[in-house]
Amino acid sequence: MELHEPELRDVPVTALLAALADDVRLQIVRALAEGGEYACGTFEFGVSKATRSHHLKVLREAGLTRTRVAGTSRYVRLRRDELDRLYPGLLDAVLTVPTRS
Amino acid sequence: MELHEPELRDVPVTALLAALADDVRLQIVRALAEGGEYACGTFEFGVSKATRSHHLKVLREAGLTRTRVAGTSRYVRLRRDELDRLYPGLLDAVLTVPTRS
DNA sequence: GAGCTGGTTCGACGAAAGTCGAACAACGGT
DNA sequence: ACCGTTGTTCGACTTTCGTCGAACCAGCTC
Repeated sequence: MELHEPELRDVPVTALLAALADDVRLQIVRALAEGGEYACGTFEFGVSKATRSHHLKVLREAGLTRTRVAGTSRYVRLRRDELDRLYPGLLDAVLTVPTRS
Repeated sequence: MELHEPELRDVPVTALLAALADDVRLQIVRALAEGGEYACGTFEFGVSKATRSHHLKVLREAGLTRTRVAGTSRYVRLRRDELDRLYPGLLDAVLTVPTRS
């Protein structure tokens, strides 16, 4: 299993944004932002296994997440510090639900 | 001509991100971030008139730009202050070209 | 009015993206 | 060895998106 997780600076910004520009993936990112690691199966957002796997792959290849393999499970976590360093404010802006005043 | 420019808080974040997740549109936004208003025709990024018009529409309907009609021309500007208020850091993060160290 | 100019709208087309079920692979436990 | 659990991969299908040329519309100018 090739887990290729790109260097963040090699990922074009548009790819990053595209990865975030999906409802399911944004939900995943929001969940990941809460805490540390989550097993893939944690994310039940009304999509099939196959689709969930697909979205996690997109996130990983966009440089947003890192995946650790442990036995039969995979644990995913957000590459928050790297992201904050390269794109300060991006994650915070995206994760903050705008105040509906 | 209905210039419908949505309230920024009514635009889902994903729509905003999707609007930014395109090379041509990001170039436009970068250009707009430089200064004030630009006529639509200013943007020559290797796409046809029709395509340019399409992209400007996407940006407008995502709440990213405002358009002023003046005679036969339209002047576009970035809704920067609103964006910064609702999503602080987002534009800066996106506009900043990451240092390739 | 005729003609030009700046933009939009309308199909149409190909490429890409999201979704699913089914098949598969790998590991763990009994 | 078998089975259940976890997750990936493989078509296939549908929808969306970017792109273009052509037609169109609205002002401006002569």
